[in-house]
Amino acid sequence: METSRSSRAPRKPRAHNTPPTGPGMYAGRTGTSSADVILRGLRARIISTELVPGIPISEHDLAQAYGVSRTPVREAILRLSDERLVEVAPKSGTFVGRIPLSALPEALVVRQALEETTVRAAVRFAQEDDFVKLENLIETQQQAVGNADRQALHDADDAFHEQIAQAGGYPGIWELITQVKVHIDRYRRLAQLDMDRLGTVIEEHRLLLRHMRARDAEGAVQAMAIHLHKLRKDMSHLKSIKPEYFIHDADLAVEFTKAQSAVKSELLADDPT
Amino acid sequence: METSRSSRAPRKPRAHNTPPTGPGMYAGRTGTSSADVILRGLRARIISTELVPGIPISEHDLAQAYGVSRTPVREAILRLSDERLVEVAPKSGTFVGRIPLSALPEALVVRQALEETTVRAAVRFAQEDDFVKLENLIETQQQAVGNADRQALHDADDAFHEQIAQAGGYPGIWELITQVKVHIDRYRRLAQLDMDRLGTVIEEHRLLLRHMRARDAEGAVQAMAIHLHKLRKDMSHLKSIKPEYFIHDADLAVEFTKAQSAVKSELLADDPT
DNA sequence: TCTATATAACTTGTATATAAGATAAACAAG
DNA sequence: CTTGTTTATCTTATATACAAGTTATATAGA
Repeated sequence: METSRSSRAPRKPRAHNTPPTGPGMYAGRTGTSSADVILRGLRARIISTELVPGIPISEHDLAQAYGVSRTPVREAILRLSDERLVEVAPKSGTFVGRIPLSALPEALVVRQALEETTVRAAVRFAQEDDFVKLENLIETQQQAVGNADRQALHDADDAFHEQIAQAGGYPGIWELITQVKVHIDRYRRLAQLDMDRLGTVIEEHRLLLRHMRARDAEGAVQAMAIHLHKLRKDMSHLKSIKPEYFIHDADLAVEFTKAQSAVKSELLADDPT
Repeated sequence: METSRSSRAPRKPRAHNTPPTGPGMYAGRTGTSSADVILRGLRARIISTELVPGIPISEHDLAQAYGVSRTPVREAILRLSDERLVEVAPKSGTFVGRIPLSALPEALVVRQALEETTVRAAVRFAQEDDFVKLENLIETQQQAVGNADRQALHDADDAFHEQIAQAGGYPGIWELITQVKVHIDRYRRLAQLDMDRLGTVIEEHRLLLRHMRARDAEGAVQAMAIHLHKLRKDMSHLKSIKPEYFIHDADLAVEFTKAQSAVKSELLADDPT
């Protein structure tokens, strides 16, 4: 009589042809690995400008800080470099990504094009509860201004635009917009706009919501255009905070000037002020 | 007298406060590392559907195939998972990303919004040499249809749209579009549209170019809308190639139906056929 | 004092080893 | 035949070790 172990017949190697996940279930990033946690943490610290553009960061130090090895830290950093939130100099060092100046005008144009789309859809499909949520967000913004709480205002502003995309049935478009506007947000934070300027966005939101409620697509689109145009003006008249925070990649220089003029003529044209 | 080595005083640790790169020079991915090469290679093979959605890939096998260790392979795979081109099941396996059905309608809407923007800019800013390039690309497309060369036609089609973005001064927007339309392209390749249907795009391009030359913004925008609307129709009437190629994430299901109806009413409205 | 140069110490890139979890084949019981 | 359980072997996740390149600094010489 042999042991159960030795009596076992030799096993065929397993195939693992299994489909990735069960039906209807999304497989992507589960978000529980060290690398994912570090990725989110670093991204947040960079976007909030707690980590200022251009400062060196080292995989080793981060690993020690997070209490892990270099491997997951490195994985997070590589993924951040795809978003241009960090710059990796091959055998030299890694740095918090500088703001790519040439990408800013295009980001604004993209945002405007996409938000025009979401607003138009929202005018068609928004339900009463969508309007209520938007009203509540405006209320939240009002309080944030009262408390001079920049962070809260910024968050509520984002939530307002996101809710419009949701109401229109295009939540994925908002995701894309957040991706595109990352560097714009960093710029604005560094610029530290004064509070009462920031407060005026609330009136713009109110106007926008009024048009949406009235199912006035063109009016809503124009209100959105004005709203985003102000953002543009903020950015243009706030010159050079610190030059070392920015990078001006050469191959996009042509685009920069062309887009700049495009922006100018296009938006000053329908500027109602 | 001591040796030059031992006579050296103890050295202060270096600071490395250097700014990332020289002025005006972009630091990002140099593209020479193994990980970068593998990233590009894998992405190309997935987009070309040489690697079909859902099949398992293993870091070990890929490492062996590329003649490197698992580390750079893994780095490439993680970055691809951000684009949803691969799906990683945490301790189980890695698979070529299935096409996220729920993202397709939104991708089409985004593309339309962005290309409307680039076309409008191109009508304003395009120079004669831009028009010449566009004409040449149409010629290339004509030849590709003659040779029944799907790949060549697809490439020339992309180049045509990219050139419009270039002419408008927004090359970055085309980059964003390529990012967004990845899964659309995969779907179309799998669908294997018939060649004479593909040939009709050329007439649409000709019409578009004619409007651009005439500096007729609204006409050009409408021509682009028609052009992209046909793409949409291709996608909608080609039902279910193989169900295992697709994934339908649950949390986006609401958006899917809403967007679907939005698309339908919006585009059939100004459909000129 | 200034400039050129060598070099140690710092960086990231890659390879390998180990840990930990998931899965399908084999087996047992009904 | 069906169902539940075990377990070898597969997978990815992380840690560690090493290789290759870069840069600030100390030193030597003008």
